[in-house]
Amino acid sequence: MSLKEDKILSALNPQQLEAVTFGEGPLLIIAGAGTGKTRVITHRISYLISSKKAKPSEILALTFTDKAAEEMERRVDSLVPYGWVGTKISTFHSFGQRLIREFAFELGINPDFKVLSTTELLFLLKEKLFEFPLNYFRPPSNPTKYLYAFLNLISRVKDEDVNVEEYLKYAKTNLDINMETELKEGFTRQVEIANWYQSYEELLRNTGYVDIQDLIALPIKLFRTRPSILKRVQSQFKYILVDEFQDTNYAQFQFLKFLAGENPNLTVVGDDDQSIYKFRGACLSNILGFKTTYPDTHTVILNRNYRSLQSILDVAHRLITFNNPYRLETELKIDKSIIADSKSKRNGVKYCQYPTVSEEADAIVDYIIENVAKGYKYSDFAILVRTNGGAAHFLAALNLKGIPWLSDGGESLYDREEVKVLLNFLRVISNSSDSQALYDVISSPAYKLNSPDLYKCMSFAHLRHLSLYDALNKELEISEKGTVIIKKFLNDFEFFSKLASVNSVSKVLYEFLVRTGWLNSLVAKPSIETEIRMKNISEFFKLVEYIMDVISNNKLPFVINYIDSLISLGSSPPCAQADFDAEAVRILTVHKAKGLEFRVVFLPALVTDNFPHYKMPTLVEIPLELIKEQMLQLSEEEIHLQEERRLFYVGLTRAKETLILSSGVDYGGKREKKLSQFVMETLDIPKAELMTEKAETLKKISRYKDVKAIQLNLLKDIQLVELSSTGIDDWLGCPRKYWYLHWLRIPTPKHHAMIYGGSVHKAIESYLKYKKSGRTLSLEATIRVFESAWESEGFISREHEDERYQKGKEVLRQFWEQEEQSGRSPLYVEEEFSFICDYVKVRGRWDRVDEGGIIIDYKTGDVNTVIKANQRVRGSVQLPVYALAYFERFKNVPNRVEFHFVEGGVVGELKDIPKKIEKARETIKIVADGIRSGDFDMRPSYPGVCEYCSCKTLCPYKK
DNA sequence: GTGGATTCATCGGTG
DNA sequence: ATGAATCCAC
Repeated sequence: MSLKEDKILSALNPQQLEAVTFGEGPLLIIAGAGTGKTRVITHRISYLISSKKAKPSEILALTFTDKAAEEMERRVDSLVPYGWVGTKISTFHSFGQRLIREFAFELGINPDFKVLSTTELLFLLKEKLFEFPLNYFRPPSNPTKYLYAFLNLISRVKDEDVNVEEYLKYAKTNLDINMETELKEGFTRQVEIANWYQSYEELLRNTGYVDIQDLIALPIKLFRTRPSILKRVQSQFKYILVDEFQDTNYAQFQFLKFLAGENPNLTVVGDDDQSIYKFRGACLSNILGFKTTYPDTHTVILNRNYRSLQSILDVAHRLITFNNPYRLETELKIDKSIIADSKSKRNGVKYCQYPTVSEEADAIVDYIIENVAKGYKYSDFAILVRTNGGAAHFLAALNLKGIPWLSDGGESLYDREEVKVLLNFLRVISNSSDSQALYDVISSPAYKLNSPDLYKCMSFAHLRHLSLYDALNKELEISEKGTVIIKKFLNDFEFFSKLASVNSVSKVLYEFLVRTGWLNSLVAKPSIETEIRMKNISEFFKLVEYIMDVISNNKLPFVINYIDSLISLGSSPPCAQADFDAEAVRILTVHKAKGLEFRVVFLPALVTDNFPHYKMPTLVEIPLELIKEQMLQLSEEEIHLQEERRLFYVGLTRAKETLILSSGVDYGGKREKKLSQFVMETLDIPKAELMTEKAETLKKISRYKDVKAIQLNLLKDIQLVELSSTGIDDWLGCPRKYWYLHWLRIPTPKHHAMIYGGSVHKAIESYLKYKKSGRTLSLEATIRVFESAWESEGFISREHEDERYQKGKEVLRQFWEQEEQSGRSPLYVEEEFSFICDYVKVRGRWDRVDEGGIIIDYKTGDVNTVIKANQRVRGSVQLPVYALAYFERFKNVPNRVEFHFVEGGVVGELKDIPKKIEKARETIKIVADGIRSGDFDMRPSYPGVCEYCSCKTLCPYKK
């Protein structure tokens, strides 16, 4: 054995040695958690080179991430002698990209092709949206609704190695004229998708673009159609090695099979129990069935673990066996239990249950403090959460005790406070009447105008119908300090406006940071926090540079417009993180923790629906028939549960010395949480035992919401609150929104749905007012009202505006004719009401009230079935309030309370009116109490409202 | 018991 | 917006 080989082989255990020195043929290395997977690959590469079994250039090693490829290359470099470089260690995608470039001509692709990111694709699709043959997937009220879902679908479809022809065939052969309606609709939509897929592919090919999945799909196509090229590529590589094989998708394995050819020296390394990426196409049967594909596969099991205590490995193994028989261990009848290198018999696993999350979080923090005192470092601890959102409780607890932490919350750059201020600064310079943006800038750390002064400015602006900018230019009665700030701002504004007219955006941004003194204040007190802020600011600068380049324009209005359209398409570039070796407690998702290890790992919030987590439906699901992997006999629910269990397994096996599982009962929701089944599986606790224990605990818990109720009662005698009917809706939608719109009264930007709805509304109102007084407004005149109310703002494109404009007129025509025939006349049109209920004055307006107690509210928006209409009624707060208002004014219960959806021509009716009136009173009380107690928290009523919220440019919401 | 209405709570992220 | 758990009226 040479010296070099000695270095490569000496430090290996017998199984690792076997894997590293294995000769020719397919090799499956099953590498359990912490068994030295990367080590085996890098040493095998080095071994193949130094033993002259292959030249460096004849070895191909594939990974998933750039980071993994880099790391691997670094380690190989340190093992093999100088001058032996040339091994291709790359990601699947970069290797595919190289192949496409090499054979661009044969593929009929421009060799200068560009790989588009999701954001760039969205932008392209939006531009061409009205050129696609779309119907269902381009709803006029929200034409871009399905764009993102479509791209996700296409990406999944390509992962499954399904090309346009196959998709078209699938959709068309399944569509049968004689099907029952529902089924037929489904397949009609599939045909629509297939056609869209086809147009999409044509668009990419015509423009010389390629999407990320194409980096695999195109080489596959090349191999299929050009056997001679396939041969050439195959002959280049004597050995192929694949890392994290359990994460490969169907197409990637096809690709590999082509590369490996007839005599495959294919080494795959992976752990079926750590496959956690099904949602992005990972195909578990690739690894489970590897031996079926290559029957003469040699299998090596790495089961010596250098990371964790045996006690931790044991519980992890117990948990994962609940996935049997869908595991390699049962599939190949092998033993995958892992043996710790450490001889310690210490029990490193603990489970604690707490009444509330805050107690759970406090206990974790206390544990950390205690052990740091004993010599642990902050960076020895990791809190692994199932969801990014779940981190908040623990961050708060750490903050309270001043413990430094690091979290990679998957936040978007645009969500970051410091970036928002820069964005809003650009917006306000580009358009001074953008009061939302101005509000954000002047209240930001760059100017620090305080809230009372701000409120006065907003009220003043509102009273005189001025934009905030115009209001600032008037004499305002505010604090002296405030006056100085405003003066400075106005000066700066003028300066920056001039600067922006001649200079590039990045120059203007830089000047903003300097002139306001914000930059200085950031660098003055270095901390992890300010470091991250600075990094994000510089990320944003990079982004701006990139955009100026893309649109070949460096002037502010163009750049900010482009950024705004990217944001509206859901673009979310990642934000910066602190250095990973920083001395701080880690909080990260289990997904992100894969491959990492910590001395102490906390797995909190182990309750049903969090871990295992709900299965979330996507807007457009990939048809099951197109998924090549068929997990026999398993229902979707079981497949999902098994994936969650593997994820849990990954979490458990991150711990070296101590693993602390915990759960609470009260997570702030209305329902009590049930203990996760995974805890019972891990700890081998019978279900019944834990259930009774839990019941005992529950009795002792005083729910905090009762405490809150008492506090609110004390506040009851305070001043009369005035509430508009939309205010009630807005507060319930999100208290923060109420604060912006009804308290600060910041005007909202115009949205196309508002212009459309508002214009239709105005026309209906005019018509009804005539009718009320016994006259008829002609159809032409009604439509003229619509036309003059119309504004060309906020539409996606010219085609979109046109579509809406025509649709509005058509809807009015329908409405007009129906009304003319009905003979019913309104008693009131746009009638204002107000009443007092429980110290609250509620104001509002009925669209229409007819004789006999009939309240009608007109709605635009695509509701076209009675079922949907009634759903909307049930979800509304508006109609119960209208009914209550009627009751208060006329002292009797209205007969009918309805939403009229003019577009679909359907009516939704409020049922059980007396009961709903009572509920309206309760609702009003809740809202009023909330407002009185100053509750303007950011609390969206359901996820996704923020996407459509009119305050999103202002609000520090997270996605 | 059963079915409809109501209520509650809604993910993960590479190239 | 949507699915699952729970409630409620028969």
